[in-house]
Amino acid sequence: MKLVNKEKNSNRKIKAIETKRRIYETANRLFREYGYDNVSVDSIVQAAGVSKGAFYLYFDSKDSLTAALINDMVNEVDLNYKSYLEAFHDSTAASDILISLIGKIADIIVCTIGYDNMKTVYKAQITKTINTDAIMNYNRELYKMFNYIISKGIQQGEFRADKPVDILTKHCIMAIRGLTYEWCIRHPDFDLKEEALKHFEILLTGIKK
Amino acid sequence: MKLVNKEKNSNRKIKAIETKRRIYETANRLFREYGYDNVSVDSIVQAAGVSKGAFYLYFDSKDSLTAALINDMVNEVDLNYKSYLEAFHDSTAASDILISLIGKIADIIVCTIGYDNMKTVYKAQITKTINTDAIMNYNRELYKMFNYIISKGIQQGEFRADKPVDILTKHCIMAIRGLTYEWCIRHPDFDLKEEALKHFEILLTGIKK
DNA sequence: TAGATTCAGTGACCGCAGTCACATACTATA
DNA sequence: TATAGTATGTGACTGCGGTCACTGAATCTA
Repeated sequence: MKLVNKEKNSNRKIKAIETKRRIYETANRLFREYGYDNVSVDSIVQAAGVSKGAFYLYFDSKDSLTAALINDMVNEVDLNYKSYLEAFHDSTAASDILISLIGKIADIIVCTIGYDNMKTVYKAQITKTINTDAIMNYNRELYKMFNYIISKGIQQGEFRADKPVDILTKHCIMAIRGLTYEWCIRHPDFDLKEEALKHFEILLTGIKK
Repeated sequence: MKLVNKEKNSNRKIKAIETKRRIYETANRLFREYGYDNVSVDSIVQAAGVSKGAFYLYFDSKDSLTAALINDMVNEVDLNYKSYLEAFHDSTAASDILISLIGKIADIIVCTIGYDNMKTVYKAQITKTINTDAIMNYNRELYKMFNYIISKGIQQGEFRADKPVDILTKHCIMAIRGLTYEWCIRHPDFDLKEEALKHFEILLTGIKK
């Protein structure tokens, strides 16, 4: 075991972080400007003034870089979710809060994250080319929020109590993912917000009479 | 405009069809043996004894070949769906038929089509690398069947009548796709049949009391 | 301060899906 | 039967994401 003087070692570290940041920023800029598919790793490293090896020193893959990008986007908006929920009165029906949240989520997916990024994540997730921690973390936040609303709904006697909260929550999250996937494959002929609201209206009241 | 003697031309056609068939069969065999990702187009054409150009003469892409494979699988089992439905008595509740069909679909996806193929289709669908006619056709068949069951449910007063049949049908299909996507990304820690049945039980009765 | 060690950074290289200018052989027309 | 035309088939080539043996300089140890 080697004890390293962290102060002395920091010059290297600082330079490394700077390099990673430069790749990240350059990629972000190029993706926004030309779209994910039209930007190659070679063009990123060229624009960033580093070698291809450096890219793969800091990112597992091109998809993984996108995952990092989205993670940062999501971490910003996650706070919004919380404040969004807090804005409701306690007397508001759980189903109304839920529907409202669905609308909010749809807005964030469509406006903040965007089609290109979402598509990349869904593709990467299915081909298992990325570490899905970022997305899983995002899901965890979503999970907590759904869990909270549904628990409230059950407690207040508004929602059915014969199914465990976590089961209902999981299936809601799955429905969101399904809707988002549908949005990705049907784009631009699919209005995510509209369809999501319609879907959850059905999911809340059921198909049966 | 040239009038071509189709009889005389048939030697060429026969040879061409034979070539296409050989590529198709070889790919099918290799995919089954080694898995989609471990079989390159080069290895397929080498094993089939044709050039790469020939491959792309008959298939738009590697994914497109898989789509053709699945299309053929699905066309076989689609008949099963029909006979499956016909086996029910008219007195059977629509929700029972629906749940039963969900189970059947899950079985076909898991056992007949399989994880590898399903993953490829879902990936290809999101990256738009394939002509989705085959899948759309498959969906159309599914659509008809769901439509039939739901219509019956509404007519018999079992299902809600305040939503148009085609809206309910679309959302059911979307739920299936969502569940299948979830199965693909969570594999092997996700039991498609079990989760699909649970999901539709919720979708039928609703989250609200 | 000299030598040893570590680590950010390099770029030629690989395997892959997909393309295209060209070759071949079969068919249609005179 | 000679010739023009066309459908089938070829394989070298491109661009891509990703790898790895190596370099050079900063840092650590004596």
